[in-house]
Amino acid sequence: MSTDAATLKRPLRADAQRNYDKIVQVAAEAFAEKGTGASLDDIACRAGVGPGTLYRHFPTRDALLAAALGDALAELSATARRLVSEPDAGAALDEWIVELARHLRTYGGLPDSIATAMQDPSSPLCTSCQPMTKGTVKILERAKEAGAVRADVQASDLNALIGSLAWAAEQRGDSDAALQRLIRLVTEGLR
Amino acid sequence: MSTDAATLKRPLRADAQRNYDKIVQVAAEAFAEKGTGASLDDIACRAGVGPGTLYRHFPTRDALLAAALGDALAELSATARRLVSEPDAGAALDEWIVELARHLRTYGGLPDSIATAMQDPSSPLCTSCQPMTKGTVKILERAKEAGAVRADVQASDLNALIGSLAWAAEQRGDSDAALQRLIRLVTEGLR
DNA sequence: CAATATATGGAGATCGCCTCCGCTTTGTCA
DNA sequence: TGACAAAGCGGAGGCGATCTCCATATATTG
Repeated sequence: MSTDAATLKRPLRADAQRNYDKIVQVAAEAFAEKGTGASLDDIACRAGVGPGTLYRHFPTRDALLAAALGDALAELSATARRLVSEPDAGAALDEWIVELARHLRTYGGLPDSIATAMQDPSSPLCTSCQPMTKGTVKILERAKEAGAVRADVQASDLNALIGSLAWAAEQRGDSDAALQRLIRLVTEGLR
Repeated sequence: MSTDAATLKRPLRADAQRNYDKIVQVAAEAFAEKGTGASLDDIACRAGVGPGTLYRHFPTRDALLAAALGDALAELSATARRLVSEPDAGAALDEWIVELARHLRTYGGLPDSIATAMQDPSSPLCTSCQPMTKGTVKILERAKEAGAVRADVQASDLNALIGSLAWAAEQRGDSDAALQRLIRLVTEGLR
């Protein structure tokens, strides 16, 4: 995670960078503990800054969320890269679905936050999720070519489906195992 | 809708009954317009009563939601009753799934509200939804007997699945047609 | 060691939830 | 009909969250 704010534009002032990093770190903890709805004022407080500082660095909750997810998203991108080279395209898709659903449980409320952000291309969270959605497109495409999946399945539908399963699992307080059962139900169909 | 408050316990005083009915009516409008998260104080105001009055009649948002849904739920129960007598058990299940998903879109945020309520048996909304969940159990059972559905599909999973599809459709601002495409994807399976 | 651009923080406006309690209305019974 | 008790009312106000504004403080640069 950390210090990617310096990458674009003029670098932040040293103290500003310190605050930025601290906020992201604290936010990650808070989201993990309280879900994506955690109080932003509280995060600011715990990071030792005023609300104004937090809101200047992260004008919206989604911006902060995207920053806090940095690590997890990078990890997911790596998985996607690995899976597009996996010999068995069908198995790759299965693994991708499970992995994606699991990552959507990083924070409580994450499926909701992401689904909402997806509707708004200007949301930084939407931008951060590009690798994810792109990953689905590629992996699904390969699975279709291999005949492991019906040709009329759309990537956007699949993404929505995975998100909704993660959402359902969270609502029910499901274990990972229960989530996987739900996934299997969908991939294999009801009949 | 209306006047079912008088059915149990000593009847409400005339003015109280009037307020009760007015609140439910206004609430239904507000939920339809703003989703299940509509401001309760605002509903009270629009109904011409103070917040205290609203909260005495409906101690929780879910209680009000359950009352506002009265009509829709009755309608759904009727559908369930019809479908358990439908000759083609498989077709009955398909119709039930579509109907249930459609009803979950009555108000924005309804899948969320109901999924949460389901976790809490003491919630009036949970109680109101009994006919719905029971309906799924019966209709699914028949479909299994007819061999139209795999025997290892659980009613609780199916209900969760339907809710999650309705949720996804709402998030994406889907049309009814798009929702049905998503449903077909699940019932038929990905391969 | 200025001078200047940059960044800070926290007070406070706004909004939604929900409670408490003094006052009003209704139903009842003589 | 009149008056008393029970039932019901409403709205002021506490709480906690979001987000803004700007006087003040701090880093950087020459």
